[in-house]
Amino acid sequence: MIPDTHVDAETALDHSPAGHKDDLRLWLRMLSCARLIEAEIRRRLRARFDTTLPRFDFLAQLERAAEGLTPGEISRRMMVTGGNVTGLAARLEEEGLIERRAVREDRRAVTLRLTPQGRREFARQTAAHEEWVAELLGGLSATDRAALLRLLDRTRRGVRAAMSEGGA
Amino acid sequence: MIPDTHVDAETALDHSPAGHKDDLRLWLRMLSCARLIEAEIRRRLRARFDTTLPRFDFLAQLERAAEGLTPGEISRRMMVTGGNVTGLAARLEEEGLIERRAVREDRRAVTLRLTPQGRREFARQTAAHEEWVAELLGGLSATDRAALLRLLDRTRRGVRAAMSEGGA
DNA sequence: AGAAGATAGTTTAGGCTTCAAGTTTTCAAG
DNA sequence: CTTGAAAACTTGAAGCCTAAACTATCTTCT
Repeated sequence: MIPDTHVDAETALDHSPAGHKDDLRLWLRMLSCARLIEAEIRRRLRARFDTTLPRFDFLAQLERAAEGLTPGEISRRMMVTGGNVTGLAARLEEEGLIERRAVREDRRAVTLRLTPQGRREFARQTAAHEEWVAELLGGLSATDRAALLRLLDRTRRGVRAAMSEGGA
Repeated sequence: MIPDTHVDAETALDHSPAGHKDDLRLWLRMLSCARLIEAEIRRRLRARFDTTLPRFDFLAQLERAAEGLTPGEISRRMMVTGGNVTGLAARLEEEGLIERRAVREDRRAVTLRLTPQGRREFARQTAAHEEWVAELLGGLSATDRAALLRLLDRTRRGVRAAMSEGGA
């Protein structure tokens, strides 16, 4: 395997106050771990379904909304900008996986929903996706999985707290 | 805060064999956690230094190599394609942060190294970067940090093992 | 030496992403 | 009603990223 940026980086930069270095180490390790998995999933989505992670995420949002969603709502849920949604929607519509429908009570808005073909396609993709993840994470014991889940949740809450303090 | 895709997704999709759902849950949580931190760091790099994470990573590679690196070496270390390095290098050179130098013994190759300005600029950026990470992760106890570090390492090893088995 | 194959780097086409600016429609006051 | 602000969405420019094709150089084998 190719040496990893962030692993290597863990052994650099040590002209720092107190526990700063440990935090950096932790962050770089989390990042490298997440990127490793994400890159593999992207590769497989491309290889087996000729699609991408953003497209997959987009369909996943629609799958869970029987009535369809507006671009604005998708933008909020996926945490991406509106312009991004416009582009993704255009390509997915072009491929016949989603369809646009005018909203009666607001002529600015539109709802996007899965076509039957889109629903079928997503079902295939999500089944494979779930197996891939299980395959990649299968090495962890149930105990480790549970501990990791809890620690990540704690981390996420801490980060959000720090962001809402400092970001004010 | 805006509801998070992957948090929501944790409560969906449950037509699955054995522990698959737990793995998916774990993966989505890790992803959302990493993305949350990464997005904040990108925002700050842009706001305070008018730069990006890929540029920062690129300079970090060069900082640790006194003799400079070839594009190919950077490509391997950053785990990105060669074409990507070409583009990043062009912009960083344009900005005066790095310089190209011909390699005497191989006329195909070139080495990239930091300019004095690049070195100064990176020093400023990396100091801030380290503080940001410490600020964001500061909420975790030393115990949690250590446990997380260990679990992530175990996870990464498991993933690599799974990839070299299945990917053969 | 000369051909074949490998390696270093660039280029090109296309998708993803953001930010900023623009259009259309709605809503809220006056 | 009409005017002005806000909201929904799109567009355009620029950077990031990949895969594939391409150029130039090096290496190896005969």
